Amino acid sequence: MFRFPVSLGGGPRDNTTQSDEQHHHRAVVDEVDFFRSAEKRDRVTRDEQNIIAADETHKVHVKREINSRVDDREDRSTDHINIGLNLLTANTGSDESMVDDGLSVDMEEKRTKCENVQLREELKKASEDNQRLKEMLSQTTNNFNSLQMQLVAVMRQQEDHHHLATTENKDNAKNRHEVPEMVPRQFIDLGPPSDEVSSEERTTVRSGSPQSLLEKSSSRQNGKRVLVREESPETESNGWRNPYKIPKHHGSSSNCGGNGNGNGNNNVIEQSAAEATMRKARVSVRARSEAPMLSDGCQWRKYGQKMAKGNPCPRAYYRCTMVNGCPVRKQVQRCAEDRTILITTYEGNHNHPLPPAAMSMASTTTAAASMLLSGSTMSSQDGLMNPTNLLARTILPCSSSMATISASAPFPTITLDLTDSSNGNNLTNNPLMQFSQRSGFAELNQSVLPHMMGQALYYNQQSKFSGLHMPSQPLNAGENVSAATAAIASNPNFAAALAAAITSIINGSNNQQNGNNSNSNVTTSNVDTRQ
DNA sequence: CGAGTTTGACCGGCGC
DNA sequence: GCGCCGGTCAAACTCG
Repeated sequence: MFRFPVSLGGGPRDNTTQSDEQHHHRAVVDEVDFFRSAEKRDRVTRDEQNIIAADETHKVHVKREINSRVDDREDRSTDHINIGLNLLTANTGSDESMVDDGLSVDMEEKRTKCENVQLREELKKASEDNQRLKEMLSQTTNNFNSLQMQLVAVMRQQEDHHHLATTENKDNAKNRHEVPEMVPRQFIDLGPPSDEVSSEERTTVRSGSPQSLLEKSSSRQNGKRVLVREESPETESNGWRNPYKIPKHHGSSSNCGGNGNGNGNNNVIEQSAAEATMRKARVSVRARSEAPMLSDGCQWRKYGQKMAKGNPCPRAYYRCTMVNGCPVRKQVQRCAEDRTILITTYEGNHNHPLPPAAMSMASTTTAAASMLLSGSTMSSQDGLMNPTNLLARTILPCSSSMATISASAPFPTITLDLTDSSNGNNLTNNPLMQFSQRSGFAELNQSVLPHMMGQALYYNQQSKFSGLHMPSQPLNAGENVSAATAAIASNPNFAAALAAAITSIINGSNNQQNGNNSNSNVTTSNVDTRQ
């Protein structure tokens, strides 16, 4: 993307070819926006100082370009993208001497060659540094991903252990063996489906969600758990048939009150309720897009369309088809007030590996669902309602006032509004968005949106930079990454957002004790007290 | 011909 | 009990 105006060709040249080459230098320089404005300014300010003969003008033009960069570095230090090449200091002295001292043409040629050699060396060095940095970035990303997966695995093991402890007293050894087979793929499981789950079960259970499998297996184990399964919104035939059951039953009946069914069973029921809530937790994304659907990296199949009340635009229903039985579904609808706004609501978590392009969106929805789950399992409002909780703290440093936790919806829903430019110019200030705008991607929202949301949560994910491109456009690991990195790094908002996010995460445990923080723009309210 | 989409029917929850 | 509504199903249809 950014071509450096220096010929990489080496070796001595005669005067004529060198002259041509330097003409070529000029051509290259003129093509690059990077120096164009500097050149124009330089011409204006230095025309009267140009004492070089007309026939030699082209020979010193490169020097003037370089010289202009010396001045430009001062003028445009904030505008420039630091490409990491320290080419200026090495040439400054020769530039001045060549322009001001009026040295012979031979000396100028030698100095020019010397400059070329130096530039080539430094360019080579910079390329090596760039390569090394990219390797470091890749390694860091891999480490982060592995650590993240380990963390999820540990958390799930603890959860499973707790779940097992509560059911051990009632289940026999066989049942204890079956439960952990089914439980681990309930939520936040991006790994492959367990082989223990027979294909028969996968096909029998219509939606094939792990939750269904858990409940199905549980129904065979314990009569009381049949009750749990039956009160779960996810039936054997269709896990999405009765979305209102859990909030209604668990909120009003003995299931949630801790009476009647015994402690151990209550734990199971509470956990089941939490699991159902987790699955029902929704992440709604508002974004401006002319496209009919956000390209979030997943494969979706439309299974229905309805006219929603109060909205002339139909609501489309999609389910994930990347793996047969994936419970994730989404609804796509245009905003009635502004039809350029596309509202995409995600439900559930994928039970299969995701492509990099889909990781950020899935991670975001998973994180949001996890947050809602953790909040819903707390007796007080501190968990979910406190804006200092995980999602708010992680998303908001760079997207304050974009997230809304809604209580009006039948399910706990967090809405990420990326359409309102008045909210601190979140969109336009976002470095990724800026880069996309610069890059001219027409559907920038589609490509950037998931990564914006995942920016704080999963900043180091490999899919990060791929989000700067359309999913259909594979990442050019070379110049595109460099350009993206440069574009992002050049934006001071990026540093501020990153610092805020890191600080927020690091200080998360401390800040959780605080009632308010700067991110209180999150609109929170009581989420579905029926839970 | 298989995969995806369309669309009317169906189901269950909710409010009156 | 009835109607409304959101969500889903599944046959028909379209498309590559």
